[in-house]
Amino acid sequence: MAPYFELIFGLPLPRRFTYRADDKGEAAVGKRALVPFGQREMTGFIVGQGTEKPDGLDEAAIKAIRRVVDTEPLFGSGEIELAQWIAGFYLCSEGEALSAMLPSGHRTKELPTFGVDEISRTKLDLSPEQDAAFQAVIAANREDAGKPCYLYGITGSGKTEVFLRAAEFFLDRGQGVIYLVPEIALSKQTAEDVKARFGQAACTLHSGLSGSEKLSYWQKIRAGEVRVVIGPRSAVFAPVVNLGLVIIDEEHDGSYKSGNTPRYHARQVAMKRATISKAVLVMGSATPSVESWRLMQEGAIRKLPLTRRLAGGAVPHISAVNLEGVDGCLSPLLRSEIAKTAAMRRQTILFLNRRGFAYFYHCHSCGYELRCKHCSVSLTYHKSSGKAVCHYCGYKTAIPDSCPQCGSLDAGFAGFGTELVEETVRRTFPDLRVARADADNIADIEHTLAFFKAGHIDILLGTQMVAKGLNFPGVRLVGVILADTALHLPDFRARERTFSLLVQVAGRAGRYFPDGKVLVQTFRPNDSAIASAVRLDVDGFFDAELAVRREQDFPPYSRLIRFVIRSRNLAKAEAAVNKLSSLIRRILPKTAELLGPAPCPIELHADNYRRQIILRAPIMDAIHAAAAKAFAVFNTDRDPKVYLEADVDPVSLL
DNA sequence: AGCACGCCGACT
DNA sequence: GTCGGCGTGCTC
Repeated sequence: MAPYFELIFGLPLPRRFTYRADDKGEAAVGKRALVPFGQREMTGFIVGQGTEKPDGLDEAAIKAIRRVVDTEPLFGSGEIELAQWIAGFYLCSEGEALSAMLPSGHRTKELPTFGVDEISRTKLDLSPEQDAAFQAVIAANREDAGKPCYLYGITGSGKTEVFLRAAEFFLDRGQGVIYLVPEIALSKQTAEDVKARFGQAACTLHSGLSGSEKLSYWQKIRAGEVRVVIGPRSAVFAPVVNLGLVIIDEEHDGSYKSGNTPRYHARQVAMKRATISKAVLVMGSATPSVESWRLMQEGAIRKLPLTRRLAGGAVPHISAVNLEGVDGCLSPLLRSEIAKTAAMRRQTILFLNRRGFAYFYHCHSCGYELRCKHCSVSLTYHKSSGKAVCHYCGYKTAIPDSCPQCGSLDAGFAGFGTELVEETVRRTFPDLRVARADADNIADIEHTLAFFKAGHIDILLGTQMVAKGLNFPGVRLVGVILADTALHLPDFRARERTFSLLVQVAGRAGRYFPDGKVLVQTFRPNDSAIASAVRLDVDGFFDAELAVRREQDFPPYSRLIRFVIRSRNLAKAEAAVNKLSSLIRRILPKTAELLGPAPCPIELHADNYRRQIILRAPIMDAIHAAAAKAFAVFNTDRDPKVYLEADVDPVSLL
């Protein structure tokens, strides 16, 4: 039994700490241990052991492990190596990486379950297209070693069945499978259905499980008792034995990117794990991310198209409604369609986007919109300075008192609020039963949806969360109140997200109500995201979007690292961001550029002032080393009330 | 990240 | 005179 153990903690400390063995001799690499740490007790991870006392450390200064938490190791050398890779790539401490990987103690609130697609519990015959995709996936580790596969196909084209067959194939060979699904209530149900197919060999690591439940699954997975793991992004860390296949369903989904430190992307981690284990990676979506689309074009990802709808559901009639000149949030067309739908005793779903601060400068006469000359994003109204500001580069301009294009005075910052929409709908249709389902009333969302399904509600006002769970046969009309809300966000992925959401809505709509109608209200019917979505023209959208990305030098034509500085003290935040900026400037290679410093689009968050710097280069190597250096230097002597967060490959720049 | 120590302002 | 602000440093 080794006398010394190396521990790390879930803290931003870039060091390991040495402890003496516990008196019971239970300590071992891979277990957690309770140890005295400074003035308090902390649970740390045992990541190493040794017989020699590390030099430069006083024997008297070494404390003993108080108590070992786990009877069996939770992680092994593979997990430690992965944690080191994550720490290095995503710029956090090893301990922060490891604690993100392991099942957490705290439980999250139970998510509502929606009624859902009828996922096949029985094996279906594969269509020739599906069979070709299946064959390609199972051959992927023999032929194109290391090259991921992509099932690109519309909703209803049978991706899930191909995933399940592939999982079954690897399972039969004695290998393990990780099946990633988006972090939405709908996925939980899907996951349960997938579990039904594999029984005891599978488990679902959904967010409703308590810490101890997760822990017990975790040990079963490590022991090889459970070989198929279904779950959201953190399931990519499941210690599956002899990993053969990683599936990423709905690959484009934003929830695969973590919102806290370490801000890892499950797709990136999945690629790393697949490489290490020589496992096959297969993804799928009807609306791939722009990155994946590009990789498919280049041939770095194998595109496996699924073009046919199996059940033959019809594509709904989908059209855009120009809001220019429309008074209020319901266009006459939408209004009359709602009335017509109600007269047919059918139901309507209205989608709202709930971005409170989506205020953009817009001319009601000609449609002009104030944008940054350098970044091609909407400028955001800045209350404090009374200016319009670009949150990428810091460009500022005075707010015009009339439209710069046509001179009209009917121009200014505007946006639709949720309350306005609800009020308008109720006032316009006093006889119809209206209900709202969104994050605010998550508690009774299940009841609301059940009530709606049973036909007791005529108009359901919902957010994106309902968009993905659309399966109400009584619905005839789907109205998107304002499709361009996201387009006004100062974010280069806004078009991508808008397109993807609209296509998903249309795809679902067609699946469940073939005589359905989708009306998309917009100020920008000609924007590529909207126009392509209305035509369901995926290729057209990506062509246009890639052209813009290339022009603006954004991913996939560049890689980004974002630093966010926050402090309750504005002056400190500014001083710190300037210091960081000059530090980086000194070491940044010529091929890279530094954007900012600028205020974050969400400038004030929980009383913290936020400032950002974005590093950009054609390849990650050109910015990563400088970022890592700057991050380390900054953390060695920083003002304690100033916080620095790194985001490698950010998906949102808010 | 916490937590203690340490040195300057308004308060029972 | 003390309570308490937050700047500084440290955690095997």
